[in-house]
Amino acid sequence: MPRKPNTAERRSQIVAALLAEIAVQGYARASVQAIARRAGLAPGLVHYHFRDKEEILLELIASLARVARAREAALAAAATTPQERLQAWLDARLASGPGAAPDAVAAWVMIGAEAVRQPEVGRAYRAVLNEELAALTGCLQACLAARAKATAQAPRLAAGLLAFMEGAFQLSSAARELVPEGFAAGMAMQFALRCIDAEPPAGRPAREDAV
Amino acid sequence: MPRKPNTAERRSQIVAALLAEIAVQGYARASVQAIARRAGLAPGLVHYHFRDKEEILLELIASLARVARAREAALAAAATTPQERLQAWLDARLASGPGAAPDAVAAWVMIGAEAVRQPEVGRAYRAVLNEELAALTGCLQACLAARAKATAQAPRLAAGLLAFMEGAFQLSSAARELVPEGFAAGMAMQFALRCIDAEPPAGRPAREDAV
Amino acid sequence: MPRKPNTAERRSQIVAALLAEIAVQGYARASVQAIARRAGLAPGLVHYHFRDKEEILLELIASLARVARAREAALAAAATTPQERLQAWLDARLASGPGAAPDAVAAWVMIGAEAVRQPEVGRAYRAVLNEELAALTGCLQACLAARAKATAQAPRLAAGLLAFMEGAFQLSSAARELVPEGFAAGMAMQFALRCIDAEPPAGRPAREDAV
Amino acid sequence: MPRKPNTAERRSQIVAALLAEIAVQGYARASVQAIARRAGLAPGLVHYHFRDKEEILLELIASLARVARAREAALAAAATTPQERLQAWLDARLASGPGAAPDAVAAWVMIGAEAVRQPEVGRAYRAVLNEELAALTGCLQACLAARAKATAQAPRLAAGLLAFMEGAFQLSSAARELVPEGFAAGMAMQFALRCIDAEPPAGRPAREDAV
DNA sequence: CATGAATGAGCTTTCATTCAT
DNA sequence: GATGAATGAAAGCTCATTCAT
Repeated sequence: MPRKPNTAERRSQIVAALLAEIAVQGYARASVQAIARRAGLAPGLVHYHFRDKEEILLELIASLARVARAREAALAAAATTPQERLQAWLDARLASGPGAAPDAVAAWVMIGAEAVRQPEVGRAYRAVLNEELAALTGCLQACLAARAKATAQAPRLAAGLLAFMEGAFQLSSAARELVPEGFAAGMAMQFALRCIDAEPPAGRPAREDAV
Repeated sequence: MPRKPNTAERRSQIVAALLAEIAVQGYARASVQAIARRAGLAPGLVHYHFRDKEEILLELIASLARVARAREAALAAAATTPQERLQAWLDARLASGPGAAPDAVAAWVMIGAEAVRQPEVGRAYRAVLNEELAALTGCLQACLAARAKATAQAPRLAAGLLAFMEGAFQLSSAARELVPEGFAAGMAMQFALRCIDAEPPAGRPAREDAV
Repeated sequence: MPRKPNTAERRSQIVAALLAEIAVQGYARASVQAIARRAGLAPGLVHYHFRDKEEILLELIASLARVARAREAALAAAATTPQERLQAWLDARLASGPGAAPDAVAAWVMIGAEAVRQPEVGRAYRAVLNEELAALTGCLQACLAARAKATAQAPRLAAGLLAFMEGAFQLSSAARELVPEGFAAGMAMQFALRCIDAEPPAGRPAREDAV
Repeated sequence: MPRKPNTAERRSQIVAALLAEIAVQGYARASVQAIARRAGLAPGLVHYHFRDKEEILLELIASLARVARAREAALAAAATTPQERLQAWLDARLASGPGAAPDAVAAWVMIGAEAVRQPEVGRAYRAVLNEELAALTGCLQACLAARAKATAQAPRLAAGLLAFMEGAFQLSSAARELVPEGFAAGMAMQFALRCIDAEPPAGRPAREDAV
């Protein structure tokens, strides 16, 4: 008389609990007991559904990436121009307002720190960032192309925006009062447009740009 | 015939050991024992010179801020124009090459994560960032003024560059291979110059800028 | 098929072990390790069942109070007159012979010392003494009333007997050979009866008694 | 060039500091460092003047006994009758008002607890109590003799009063609000007088007293 | 005599993980 | 699937005592 499996549900409960714990405690101090308590489960159950604590973290990383992509997809639905698509991409990650998830942002900051230490976590973290980078590069290339500009600098600019994004997460988690409320999305767009506009037309080398 | 105090020396030994440990382990896992071992001291001695682990961290934060300012002072010595001064400020934090301290960068990332959790650490972290912000704003205002541009956007731009800086630290610690080697200082300068050049002349409102 | 909870049993095991340790070591030196060892448990288990050491102590205080009341109930079962009830009350606490628990007495002395230091312990300690005082006052009032004497002095006399009781515990723990073997119960009764007999009949003021 | 020895002064400084610490912390938690700090001395100096912590405690015990005897001597100076001398003895230990030293009382309670544990402390503690008992017995015998009563019960009564005294110390340290303010000296005298008055004249056996 | 750094054992507490039920 | 007790290895911190100066 097999009961119907609920592993998927349990796993996401646990991942959500880790998200909440990690956002305020950091990973090292997010104890399995606390995760279980927050998820409303018995402690032992956590290790039934996950091999160890790291595995929960890895799933959380994947989950956060999925959420960001989903928010972007929603925002991008109405976009028609490359610039609108870029805007959607940035807003999905950086805009305040509905859909913003401060806990997720704080958790991501903690994950970034943990990525330095745990090789497996580092791999997962970089895999996510790599996809972000690729997508962002694509957006930027489209914008540049739409303006008949050279696209060679797109990867570099994407890396710059990614760094800005990570730093904005950091500041919004740990130093919210130091930066203007909700400035991140606008600032990112500003950086992007300024650099795009300054790019020379396609076909010509971009020598003087090597700042 | 009292033994002569050596607390200052011991304290900096211990702070240096915490820096090294935190860079690879994070704060929570940088055990006092490991710190002592790395500093070549008996475990108990750490708590003779510091009330608790947090106090070491607070001193480390202050110490890192001092180091950054010192590096900047050295670089800024030869600067004559506002733009060179800005360059010195950014290079002191972001340039690779001599004076770059990957351990310090990684430690700072860990501190940023810890700042979310420990209120006292958060305060110290924000105090440092606040000073950075003020100094950077000053550099930007000088650059804008030198070009006869409105300076109103300087604080916002400074916040943007600070976020980029923090994010660049993060990426260089946890995802070095995703970003071009040593691109951070150049990218920051590019963001800054593009935005500065795009500012309208002083005296005219900057309406269309509210990106 | 959950394992059935045994917390109640474990907790009383641990409390009993603390009683034994505290009686010879005092609270500060009754280490959790030693408690666990004496209870035959793994060290970590103590903190699974109790938040911290203080919580064990608080439960021990409650437990000792329960034991005293139980012994008294047994002795008072056969009592018919108020004086016999008083005797039962005093014997339950002070008599040597069967039911006497030197360890509990020594533990209570240590608890009294600890009550000076730990506010929460002080509260629990005073709560128990307060109940003792109320019960004893009741016994004394009944005795006085049975002899048609004024009962106004009952609270004061009860406080005096309570002090004697605490002191007798102290001496029997730390200076047994200085006091006659098993004299405490008799001495307390003697104090009580002498004072009761000396009280003036009810209805008349007891002025000359204000010693 | 020998400096003039100040050992005696230093020792009493240290003893006084232990008194203050022990009164609020208990002996086990009165750290040598804290004692030194309170005495305004360097930590190492404590072990120059005392072999170890226990030795300080032993001297404190002796010191407290001396203080009690000194206060008694002052009060007894004006006493002419045995009863006045008894009063002086009890007041010296139990009266509130000038000369009362709550810290000393609390310290004595802590010492009583420690006496259970440390054999050497126990010996010193009992030695003091033994002298107290002898002196008190003497007072009581004198009172009884002055009234032409049998003195055989004096030791027993003295033990009872001593127990009351120790218990009054305990209550005044840990449960001050449970007992009437400043009732101890009066209560002790009341116990004493009631029992003295109830004693039969000398020369006749005291059978009915075997309560 | 005096200083204060140094030592290392021992303390309470936390926690990932295991496992009997 | 689920429970919650159990384990034992750390962790941070305290402290009596020693000792070079």
